[in-house]
Amino acid sequence: MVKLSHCAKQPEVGLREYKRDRTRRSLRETAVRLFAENGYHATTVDEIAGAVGVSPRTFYRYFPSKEEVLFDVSTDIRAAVVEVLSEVQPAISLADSITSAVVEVASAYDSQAELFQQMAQIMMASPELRSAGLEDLHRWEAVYVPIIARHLTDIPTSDATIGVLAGAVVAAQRIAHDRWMASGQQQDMASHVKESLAVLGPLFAAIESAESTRT
Amino acid sequence: MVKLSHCAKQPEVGLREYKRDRTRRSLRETAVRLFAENGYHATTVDEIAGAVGVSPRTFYRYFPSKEEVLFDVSTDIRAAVVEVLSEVQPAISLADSITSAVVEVASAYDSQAELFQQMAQIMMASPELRSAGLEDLHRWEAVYVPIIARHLTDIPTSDATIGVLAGAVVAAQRIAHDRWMASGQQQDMASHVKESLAVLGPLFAAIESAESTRT
DNA sequence: TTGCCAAATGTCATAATCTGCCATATTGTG
DNA sequence: CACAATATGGCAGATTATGACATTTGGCAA
Repeated sequence: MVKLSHCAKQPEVGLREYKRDRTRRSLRETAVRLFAENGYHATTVDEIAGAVGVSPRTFYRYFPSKEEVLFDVSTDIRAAVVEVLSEVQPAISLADSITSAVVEVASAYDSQAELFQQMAQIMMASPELRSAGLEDLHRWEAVYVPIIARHLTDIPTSDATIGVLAGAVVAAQRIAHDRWMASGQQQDMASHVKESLAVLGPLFAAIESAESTRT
Repeated sequence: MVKLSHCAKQPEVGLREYKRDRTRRSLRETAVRLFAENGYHATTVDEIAGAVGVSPRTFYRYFPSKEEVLFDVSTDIRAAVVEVLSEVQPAISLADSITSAVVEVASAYDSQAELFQQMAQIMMASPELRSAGLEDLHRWEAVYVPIIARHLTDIPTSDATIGVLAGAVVAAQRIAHDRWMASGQQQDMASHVKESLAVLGPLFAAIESAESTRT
């Protein structure tokens, strides 16, 4: 399982990093709360900074743009999932590897379902955030590519194949995310992801059979 | 084949629409040219408007944002491709339908390779435009969904399946686009697209076999 | 042609995002 | 304590984007 608050920073070295983490977390939590309450456009950076108690200039020292503050937690989750996946990589099938990875992501969503539903509603209310959310989702591709590549080292596979597979996985993840958002968390994100990934089952099967038939 | 300049506006009704089309085209062509020459950031909306000879306020009456002007031609191509595809829909296989559709898109790119290479370089030079380009590319999904759905009316298929398939096709299109950009148009976009779509071949085959085995 | 109406455009004012620069305050260290 | 490094605040400025109002231009009928 992915743990966010605990495994991130082992060496609590000094007061500086502690304050910095605290300010960053406070900024992004306040931002999401204000976005949910008053809308993304109606909330200014000055208001966020003022509510936290820092200067507007400081906000832009933590986040490169107003949009990025909304997806900051997503970056944390990605780092945590990467760490979990890098620990041990059992010699299971390609489909199982991908499925376990994406289910790990979905579990992270489910563990903070309330927050992510809030984020989803903010994104849906502001069409311009759809683009940013799409980009954020596509950052997962870089996580899946090495997983896929590791399974295809035995057969001569072009980079295009790996890219298309990773892109298809992200597409399945996005569909699952959309449906999870629309269904109002009546169902776990994990089950939605499994359902979407099942569509790609024949694809992985064909790849693996091509791999196994290689003498 | 897709024709952009000719089949768009049959009724040359009046001087108003003529001027309007002319201004719009002039704005987007000037914008792309200035972006390519001086960079996206270094080019201001005032400069674009000034070069065309209109007010900066007029620019925002044609395009909702500075980003959109870069993808305006893409919207035209999408409309043209949709029109071509809606004419006749032969009863070919799902894989062939999708392939022909995406190849049609690729042909539109190849017919204006210079322009799209320019656009690609502008996008690659400005990371923030990657997000906008990704969103623009994903608008094709709405074009592919009905094509896929039409082939799956006979079997009980969830909307998730259609969405994942369309998303996978867009992913293949994106990989092909990336590789076409990187290769410097030494190869047709159409061949890149065919290569990427071939990866999804087993997926379509599985779907179609499931359809055919239904008694 | 003349005159009216609607559409297109220009001008001005304004809010908000984002950046560069410098001064100040806080933290870590010898 | 003294000094260096880092974090923050304040401020001016450029740029994007929008609303309100006036002006011009094209379409259409008397």
